[in-house]
Amino acid sequence: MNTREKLVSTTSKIIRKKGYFGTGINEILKSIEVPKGSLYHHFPAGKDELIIAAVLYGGEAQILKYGEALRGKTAETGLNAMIDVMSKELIDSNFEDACPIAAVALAAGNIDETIRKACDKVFKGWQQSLAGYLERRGIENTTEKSEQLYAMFEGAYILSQAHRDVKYLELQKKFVKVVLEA
Amino acid sequence: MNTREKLVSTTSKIIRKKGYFGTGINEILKSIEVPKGSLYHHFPAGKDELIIAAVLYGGEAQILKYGEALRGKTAETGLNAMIDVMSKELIDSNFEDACPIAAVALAAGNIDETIRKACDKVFKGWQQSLAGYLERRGIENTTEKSEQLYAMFEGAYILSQAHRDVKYLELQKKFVKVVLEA
DNA sequence: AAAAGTTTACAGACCAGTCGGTCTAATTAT
DNA sequence: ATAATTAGACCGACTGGTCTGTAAACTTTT
Repeated sequence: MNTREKLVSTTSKIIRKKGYFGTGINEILKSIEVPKGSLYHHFPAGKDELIIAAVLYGGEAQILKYGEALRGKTAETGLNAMIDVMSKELIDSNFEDACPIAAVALAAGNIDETIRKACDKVFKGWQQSLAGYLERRGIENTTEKSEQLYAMFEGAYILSQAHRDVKYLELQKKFVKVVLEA
Repeated sequence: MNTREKLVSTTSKIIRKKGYFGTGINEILKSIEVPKGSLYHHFPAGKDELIIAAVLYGGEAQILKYGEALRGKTAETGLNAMIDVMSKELIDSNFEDACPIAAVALAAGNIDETIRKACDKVFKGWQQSLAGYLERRGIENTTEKSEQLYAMFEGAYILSQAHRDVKYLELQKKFVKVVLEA
Protein backbone atom coordinates (compact mmCIF):
# COMPACT_ATOMS: atom_id res chain seq x y z
CA MET A 1 0.00 0.00 0.00
CA ASN A 2 1.55 3.24 -1.12
CA THR A 3 1.47 6.56 0.67
CA ARG A 4 -1.43 7.92 -1.33
CA GLU A 5 -3.63 4.90 -0.65
CA LYS A 6 -2.79 5.00 3.02
CA LEU A 7 -3.79 8.66 3.18
CA VAL A 8 -7.12 8.09 1.47
CA SER A 9 -8.21 4.99 3.35
CA THR A 10 -7.23 6.42 6.72
CA THR A 11 -9.01 9.68 6.00
CA SER A 12 -12.10 7.73 5.04
CA LYS A 13 -12.01 5.91 8.37
CA ILE A 14 -11.62 9.04 10.46
CA ILE A 15 -14.27 10.92 8.49
CA ARG A 16 -16.85 8.32 9.45
CA LYS A 17 -16.17 9.00 13.08
CA LYS A 18 -15.78 12.76 13.17
CA GLY A 19 -17.07 14.26 9.94
CA TYR A 20 -15.45 17.02 7.91
CA PHE A 21 -14.64 19.53 10.61
CA GLY A 22 -13.63 16.97 13.19
CA THR A 23 -11.12 15.31 10.90
CA GLY A 24 -7.73 16.96 11.24
CA ILE A 25 -4.86 16.67 8.82
CA ASN A 26 -2.30 16.36 11.57
CA GLU A 27 -4.22 13.53 13.19
CA ILE A 28 -4.36 11.63 9.91
CA LEU A 29 -0.67 12.08 9.24
CA LYS A 30 0.32 11.11 12.75
CA SER A 31 -1.74 7.91 12.75
CA ILE A 32 0.00 6.55 9.66
CA GLU A 33 3.32 8.30 10.21
CA VAL A 34 3.33 10.18 6.95
CA PRO A 35 4.94 13.62 6.87
CA LYS A 36 3.05 16.68 5.79
CA GLY A 37 5.07 17.20 2.67
CA SER A 38 3.87 13.89 1.27
CA LEU A 39 0.27 14.88 1.74
CA TYR A 40 0.73 18.15 -0.10
CA HIS A 41 2.64 16.37 -2.80
CA HIS A 42 -0.22 13.97 -3.56
CA PHE A 43 -3.01 16.46 -2.82
CA PRO A 44 -1.78 19.95 -3.71
CA ALA A 45 -5.14 21.48 -2.87
CA GLY A 46 -4.88 20.15 0.67
CA LYS A 47 -7.57 18.95 3.01
CA ASP A 48 -10.56 19.37 0.72
CA GLU A 49 -8.94 17.43 -2.11
CA LEU A 50 -8.07 14.63 0.29
CA ILE A 51 -11.58 14.56 1.74
CA ILE A 52 -13.12 14.28 -1.71
CA ALA A 53 -10.86 11.34 -2.55
CA ALA A 54 -11.83 9.73 0.75
CA VAL A 55 -15.54 10.24 0.14
CA LEU A 56 -15.34 8.60 -3.28
CA TYR A 57 -13.19 5.81 -1.91
CA GLY A 58 -15.58 5.19 0.99
CA GLY A 59 -18.56 5.19 -1.34
CA GLU A 60 -16.91 2.62 -3.56
CA ALA A 61 -16.02 0.39 -0.61
CA GLN A 62 -19.60 0.54 0.60
CA ILE A 63 -21.13 -0.34 -2.75
CA LEU A 64 -18.93 -3.42 -2.94
CA LYS A 65 -20.04 -4.53 0.52
CA TYR A 66 -23.70 -4.03 -0.29
CA GLY A 67 -23.36 -5.67 -3.69
CA GLU A 68 -21.92 -8.75 -2.05
CA ALA A 69 -24.79 -8.91 0.42
CA LEU A 70 -27.38 -8.59 -2.33
CA ARG A 71 -25.85 -10.96 -4.87
CA GLY A 72 -27.81 -14.05 -5.83
CA LYS A 73 -30.73 -13.38 -3.53
CA THR A 74 -34.32 -12.36 -4.07
CA ALA A 75 -35.07 -8.67 -3.61
CA GLU A 76 -36.41 -9.03 -0.10
CA THR A 77 -33.81 -11.40 1.29
CA GLY A 78 -31.07 -9.40 -0.42
CA LEU A 79 -32.21 -6.14 1.12
CA ASN A 80 -32.51 -7.82 4.51
CA ALA A 81 -28.93 -8.99 4.15
CA MET A 82 -27.92 -5.43 3.30
CA ILE A 83 -29.62 -4.19 6.46
CA ASP A 84 -27.70 -6.79 8.44
CA VAL A 85 -24.47 -5.47 6.96
CA MET A 86 -25.33 -1.98 8.20
CA SER A 87 -26.25 -3.26 11.65
CA LYS A 88 -23.01 -5.17 11.85
CA GLU A 89 -21.04 -2.07 10.93
CA LEU A 90 -22.62 -0.10 13.73
CA ILE A 91 -22.10 -2.81 16.32
CA ASP A 92 -18.56 -3.60 15.23
CA SER A 93 -17.60 0.06 15.47
CA ASN A 94 -19.24 0.41 18.88
CA PHE A 95 -21.71 2.77 17.19
CA GLU A 96 -18.94 5.18 16.30
CA ASP A 97 -18.95 4.89 12.51
CA ALA A 98 -21.55 6.97 10.72
CA CYS A 99 -22.52 6.50 7.11
CA PRO A 100 -19.32 7.59 5.34
CA ILE A 101 -21.16 9.99 3.08
CA ALA A 102 -23.71 11.39 5.50
CA ALA A 103 -20.89 12.25 7.89
CA VAL A 104 -19.58 14.72 5.34
CA ALA A 105 -22.84 15.62 3.63
CA LEU A 106 -24.31 17.05 6.82
CA ALA A 107 -21.84 19.90 6.79
CA ALA A 108 -21.73 20.03 3.01
CA GLY A 109 -23.94 23.07 2.75
CA ASN A 110 -21.24 25.04 4.48
CA ILE A 111 -18.05 23.77 2.91
CA ASP A 112 -16.73 23.67 -0.61
CA GLU A 113 -19.36 22.89 -3.21
CA THR A 114 -17.13 20.28 -4.85
CA ILE A 115 -17.32 18.19 -1.68
CA ARG A 116 -21.10 18.26 -1.71
CA LYS A 117 -21.00 17.16 -5.33
CA ALA A 118 -18.82 14.19 -4.44
CA CYS A 119 -21.37 13.13 -1.80
CA ASP A 120 -24.17 13.59 -4.27
CA LYS A 121 -22.35 11.47 -6.83
CA VAL A 122 -21.85 8.61 -4.39
CA PHE A 123 -25.47 8.68 -3.25
CA LYS A 124 -26.64 8.63 -6.84
CA GLY A 125 -24.31 5.73 -7.64
CA TRP A 126 -25.71 3.72 -4.74
CA GLN A 127 -29.26 4.43 -5.74
CA GLN A 128 -28.74 3.55 -9.38
CA SER A 129 -26.95 0.38 -8.47
CA LEU A 130 -29.86 -0.68 -6.29
CA ALA A 131 -32.37 0.30 -8.97
CA GLY A 132 -30.57 -1.95 -11.46
CA TYR A 133 -30.66 -4.78 -8.95
CA LEU A 134 -34.41 -4.40 -8.47
CA GLU A 135 -34.94 -4.09 -12.21
CA ARG A 136 -33.22 -7.41 -12.80
CA ARG A 137 -35.69 -8.98 -10.40
CA GLY A 138 -38.68 -7.76 -12.37
CA ILE A 139 -39.77 -5.09 -9.92
CA GLU A 140 -41.59 -1.99 -11.13
CA ASN A 141 -40.92 1.68 -10.40
CA THR A 142 -37.36 0.84 -9.48
CA THR A 143 -36.09 4.42 -9.48
CA GLU A 144 -38.67 5.58 -7.00
CA LYS A 145 -38.34 2.50 -4.82
CA SER A 146 -34.56 2.57 -4.69
CA GLU A 147 -34.69 6.24 -3.71
CA GLN A 148 -37.15 5.47 -0.99
CA LEU A 149 -35.19 2.51 0.31
CA TYR A 150 -32.02 4.59 0.60
CA ALA A 151 -33.87 7.34 2.42
CA MET A 152 -35.24 4.80 4.89
CA PHE A 153 -31.90 3.11 5.42
CA GLU A 154 -30.05 6.38 5.84
CA GLY A 155 -32.50 7.60 8.46
CA ALA A 156 -32.65 4.29 10.27
CA TYR A 157 -28.87 4.18 10.39
CA ILE A 158 -28.65 7.59 12.03
CA LEU A 159 -31.42 6.89 14.51
CA SER A 160 -29.88 3.55 15.40
CA GLN A 161 -26.53 5.22 15.94
CA ALA A 162 -28.01 7.87 18.21
CA HIS A 163 -29.89 5.26 20.21
CA ARG A 164 -26.97 2.84 20.25
CA ASP A 165 -29.44 0.14 19.27
CA VAL A 166 -30.00 -1.34 15.83
CA LYS A 167 -33.75 -1.61 16.33
CA TYR A 168 -34.45 1.10 13.76
CA LEU A 169 -32.47 -0.81 11.16
CA GLU A 170 -34.24 -4.04 12.08
CA LEU A 171 -37.56 -2.28 11.66
CA GLN A 172 -36.68 -1.59 8.05
CA LYS A 173 -37.01 -5.26 7.21
CA LYS A 174 -40.72 -4.99 7.80
CA PHE A 175 -41.06 -1.91 5.64
CA VAL A 176 -38.79 -3.16 2.86
CA LYS A 177 -41.53 -5.65 2.20
CA VAL A 178 -44.15 -2.91 2.20
CA VAL A 179 -42.18 -0.72 -0.18
CA LEU A 180 -41.44 -3.55 -2.62
CA GLU A 181 -45.11 -4.46 -2.77
CA ALA A 182 -46.33 -0.89 -3.07
CA MET B 1 -33.57 38.19 25.35
CA ASN B 2 -30.92 37.65 27.98
CA THR B 3 -27.35 36.57 27.45
CA ARG B 4 -28.01 32.93 28.20
CA GLU B 5 -30.86 32.69 25.73
CA LYS B 6 -28.83 34.45 23.07
CA LEU B 7 -25.99 31.98 23.57
CA VAL B 8 -28.24 28.94 23.31
CA SER B 9 -30.27 30.02 20.30
CA THR B 10 -27.23 31.17 18.36
CA THR B 11 -25.37 27.97 19.12
CA SER B 12 -28.37 26.00 17.94
CA LYS B 13 -28.34 27.91 14.67
CA ILE B 14 -24.63 27.40 14.01
CA ILE B 15 -24.77 23.73 14.99
CA ARG B 16 -27.29 23.08 12.25
CA LYS B 17 -24.83 24.39 9.72
CA LYS B 18 -21.54 23.00 10.94
CA GLY B 19 -22.15 20.26 13.50
CA TYR B 20 -20.29 19.75 16.75
CA PHE B 21 -16.71 20.06 15.62
CA GLY B 22 -17.36 22.84 13.16
CA THR B 23 -19.06 25.04 15.73
CA GLY B 24 -16.53 27.24 17.49
CA ILE B 25 -17.01 29.08 20.73
CA ASN B 26 -15.24 32.17 19.47
CA GLU B 27 -17.46 32.32 16.42
CA ILE B 28 -20.59 32.10 18.54
CA LEU B 29 -19.43 34.82 20.92
CA LYS B 30 -18.34 37.11 18.13
CA SER B 31 -21.62 36.83 16.25
CA ILE B 32 -23.66 38.01 19.23
CA GLU B 33 -20.95 40.18 20.81
CA VAL B 34 -20.88 38.38 24.13
CA PRO B 35 -17.57 38.12 25.98
CA LYS B 36 -16.08 34.83 27.00
CA GLY B 37 -16.55 35.39 30.68
CA SER B 38 -20.30 35.44 30.25
CA LEU B 39 -20.29 32.11 28.51
CA TYR B 40 -18.27 30.47 31.26
CA HIS B 41 -20.44 32.06 33.88
CA HIS B 42 -23.64 30.57 32.44
CA PHE B 43 -22.02 27.33 31.28
CA PRO B 44 -19.15 26.52 33.64
CA ALA B 45 -18.49 23.22 31.89
CA GLY B 46 -17.88 25.08 28.64
CA LYS B 47 -18.60 24.04 25.08
CA ASP B 48 -20.19 20.67 25.73
CA GLU B 49 -22.64 22.07 28.25
CA LEU B 50 -23.61 24.80 25.81
CA ILE B 51 -24.03 22.32 22.97
CA ILE B 52 -26.31 20.14 25.07
CA ALA B 53 -28.48 23.13 25.93
CA ALA B 54 -28.58 24.05 22.24
CA VAL B 55 -29.55 20.51 21.21
CA LEU B 56 -32.45 20.43 23.68
CA TYR B 57 -33.49 23.94 22.68
CA GLY B 58 -33.39 23.08 18.98
CA GLY B 59 -35.37 19.92 19.56
CA GLU B 60 -38.03 21.83 21.43
CA ALA B 61 -38.27 24.48 18.71
CA GLN B 62 -38.67 21.79 16.10
CA ILE B 63 -41.41 19.93 17.95
CA LEU B 64 -43.39 23.14 18.20
CA LYS B 65 -43.08 23.74 14.47
CA TYR B 66 -44.14 20.23 13.61
CA GLY B 67 -46.97 20.28 16.13
CA GLU B 68 -48.35 23.39 14.52
CA ALA B 69 -48.22 21.78 11.08
CA LEU B 70 -50.00 18.67 12.28
CA ARG B 71 -52.68 20.29 14.42
CA GLY B 72 -56.30 19.82 13.41
CA LYS B 73 -55.57 17.72 10.36
CA THR B 74 -56.04 14.09 9.45
CA ALA B 75 -52.98 11.89 9.81
CA GLU B 76 -52.08 11.97 6.16
CA THR B 77 -52.62 15.65 5.49
CA GLY B 78 -50.93 16.51 8.77
CA LEU B 79 -47.83 14.50 7.90
CA ASN B 80 -47.77 16.01 4.44
CA ALA B 81 -47.83 19.46 6.03
CA MET B 82 -44.94 18.40 8.25
CA ILE B 83 -42.98 17.33 5.19
CA ASP B 84 -43.65 20.73 3.66
CA VAL B 85 -42.24 22.39 6.76
CA MET B 86 -39.04 20.42 6.36
CA SER B 87 -38.79 21.26 2.66
CA LYS B 88 -39.31 24.90 3.41
CA GLU B 89 -36.55 24.84 6.01
CA LEU B 90 -34.10 23.43 3.51
CA ILE B 91 -35.02 25.88 0.79
CA ASP B 92 -35.09 28.89 3.11
CA SER B 93 -31.63 28.08 4.41
CA ASN B 94 -30.29 27.53 0.89
CA PHE B 95 -29.85 23.87 1.89
CA GLU B 96 -27.39 24.81 4.61
CA ASP B 97 -29.39 23.82 7.69
CA ALA B 98 -29.25 20.16 8.62
CA CYS B 99 -31.60 18.50 11.07
CA PRO B 100 -30.53 20.14 14.35
CA ILE B 101 -30.12 16.82 16.09
CA ALA B 102 -28.60 14.75 13.29
CA ALA B 103 -25.93 17.41 12.84
CA VAL B 104 -24.65 16.62 16.33
CA ALA B 105 -25.66 12.96 16.53
CA LEU B 106 -23.45 12.01 13.60
CA ALA B 107 -20.33 12.74 15.60
CA ALA B 108 -21.91 11.67 18.86
CA GLY B 109 -20.15 8.33 18.94
CA ASN B 110 -16.90 10.20 19.31
CA ILE B 111 -17.74 12.98 21.70
CA ASP B 112 -19.04 13.11 25.23
CA GLU B 113 -21.69 10.50 25.98
CA THR B 114 -23.95 13.09 27.61
CA ILE B 115 -24.30 14.83 24.25
CA ARG B 116 -25.37 11.62 22.57
CA LYS B 117 -27.95 11.16 25.32
CA ALA B 118 -29.35 14.61 24.69
CA CYS B 119 -29.79 13.75 21.01
CA ASP B 120 -31.37 10.48 21.93
CA LYS B 121 -33.77 12.21 24.28
CA VAL B 122 -34.89 14.68 21.62
CA PHE B 123 -35.41 11.97 19.03
CA LYS B 124 -37.45 9.95 21.50
CA GLY B 125 -39.52 13.01 22.36
CA TRP B 126 -40.31 13.64 18.71
CA GLN B 127 -41.24 10.05 18.11
CA GLN B 128 -43.50 9.82 21.16
CA SER B 129 -45.18 13.04 20.29
CA LEU B 130 -45.95 11.76 16.81
CA ALA B 131 -47.11 8.42 18.19
CA GLY B 132 -49.58 10.24 20.44
CA TYR B 133 -50.82 12.21 17.47
CA LEU B 134 -51.42 9.04 15.44
CA GLU B 135 -53.04 7.36 18.43
CA ARG B 136 -55.56 10.16 18.75
CA ARG B 137 -56.52 9.52 15.13
CA GLY B 138 -57.31 5.89 15.78
CA ILE B 139 -54.29 4.45 14.00
CA GLU B 140 -52.80 1.14 15.10
CA ASN B 141 -49.21 0.21 15.87
CA THR B 142 -48.42 3.85 16.49
CA THR B 143 -45.04 3.23 18.12
CA GLU B 144 -43.71 1.28 15.19
CA LYS B 145 -45.19 3.62 12.62
CA SER B 146 -43.93 6.78 14.27
CA GLU B 147 -40.45 5.26 14.47
CA GLN B 148 -40.59 4.36 10.82
CA LEU B 149 -41.88 7.76 9.77
CA TYR B 150 -39.05 9.52 11.58
CA ALA B 151 -36.47 7.24 10.02
CA MET B 152 -37.89 8.01 6.58
CA PHE B 153 -38.03 11.75 7.17
CA GLU B 154 -34.56 11.88 8.62
CA GLY B 155 -33.08 10.04 5.66
CA ALA B 156 -35.07 12.00 3.10
CA TYR B 157 -33.95 15.24 4.70
CA ILE B 158 -30.28 14.31 4.43
CA LEU B 159 -30.57 13.06 0.87
CA SER B 160 -32.48 16.17 -0.15
CA GLN B 161 -29.83 18.33 1.43
CA ALA B 162 -27.02 16.53 -0.38
CA HIS B 163 -28.85 16.76 -3.69
CA ARG B 164 -29.98 20.33 -3.10
CA ASP B 165 -33.43 19.24 -4.21
CA VAL B 166 -36.40 18.46 -2.01
CA LYS B 167 -37.54 15.59 -4.23
CA TYR B 168 -36.68 13.01 -1.59
CA LEU B 169 -38.87 14.77 0.94
CA GLU B 170 -41.67 15.07 -1.60
CA LEU B 171 -41.41 11.35 -2.26
CA GLN B 172 -42.21 10.71 1.38
CA LYS B 173 -45.76 11.87 0.86
CA LYS B 174 -46.40 8.81 -1.26
CA PHE B 175 -44.92 6.47 1.31
CA VAL B 176 -46.53 8.15 4.30
CA LYS B 177 -49.76 6.80 2.87
CA VAL B 178 -48.26 3.34 2.47
CA VAL B 179 -46.94 3.27 6.03
CA LEU B 180 -50.17 4.50 7.57
CA GLU B 181 -52.11 1.79 5.76
CA ALA B 182 -49.62 -0.98 6.49
C1' DA C 1 27.10 2.76 -21.24
C1' DA C 2 28.12 6.68 -18.54
C1' DA C 3 27.07 11.27 -17.31
C1' DA C 4 23.88 14.94 -16.93
C1' DG C 5 19.53 16.50 -16.41
C1' DT C 6 14.71 16.07 -14.91
C1' DT C 7 10.87 14.39 -12.49
C1' DT C 8 8.56 12.15 -8.67
C1' DA C 9 8.30 11.19 -3.95
C1' DC C 10 9.37 11.78 0.79
C1' DA C 11 10.56 14.57 4.85
C1' DG C 12 9.77 17.79 8.55
C1' DA C 13 10.67 22.54 10.49
C1' DC C 14 7.99 26.35 10.55
C1' DC C 15 4.08 29.85 10.04
C1' DA C 16 0.07 32.68 11.17
C1' DG C 17 -4.22 31.93 12.88
C1' DT C 18 -7.72 29.69 15.81
C1' DC C 19 -9.08 26.47 19.33
C1' DG C 20 -11.34 25.87 24.06
C1' DG C 21 -10.42 27.46 28.44
C1' DT C 22 -8.66 30.38 32.63
C1' DC C 23 -8.18 34.38 35.22
C1' DT C 24 -8.80 38.86 37.27
C1' DA C 25 -11.11 43.10 37.22
C1' DA C 26 -15.02 45.98 36.48
C1' DT C 27 -19.78 46.64 36.47
C1' DT C 28 -24.59 45.92 37.58
C1' DA C 29 -28.51 44.33 40.39
C1' DT C 30 -30.34 43.15 44.80
C1' DA D 1 -22.58 45.27 51.12
C1' DT D 2 -23.06 41.22 48.53
C1' DA D 3 -23.91 38.43 44.85
C1' DA D 4 -24.61 37.98 39.96
C1' DT D 5 -23.04 39.15 35.69
C1' DT D 6 -20.22 41.27 32.16
C1' DA D 7 -15.80 42.21 30.23
C1' DG D 8 -11.72 40.91 27.81
C1' DA D 9 -6.65 40.03 28.26
C1' DC D 10 -4.24 36.02 28.13
C1' DC D 11 -2.69 30.97 27.74
C1' DG D 12 -0.80 26.70 25.65
C1' DA D 13 -2.27 23.44 22.33
C1' DC D 14 -3.57 22.69 17.98
C1' DT D 15 -5.22 24.04 13.04
C1' DG D 16 -4.42 23.80 7.91
C1' DG D 17 -0.93 25.24 5.02
C1' DT D 18 3.88 26.83 3.23
C1' DC D 19 8.56 26.36 2.71
C1' DT D 20 13.10 24.44 1.83
C1' DG D 21 15.46 20.50 1.21
C1' DT D 22 16.90 15.48 0.22
C1' DA D 23 16.89 11.14 -2.27
C1' DA D 24 15.95 8.03 -5.47
C1' DA D 25 14.15 6.92 -10.21
C1' DC D 26 13.50 8.01 -14.55
C1' DT D 27 15.06 10.33 -19.32
C1' DT D 28 18.03 12.42 -22.33
C1' DT D 29 22.41 13.45 -24.13
C1' DT D 30 26.93 12.33 -25.21
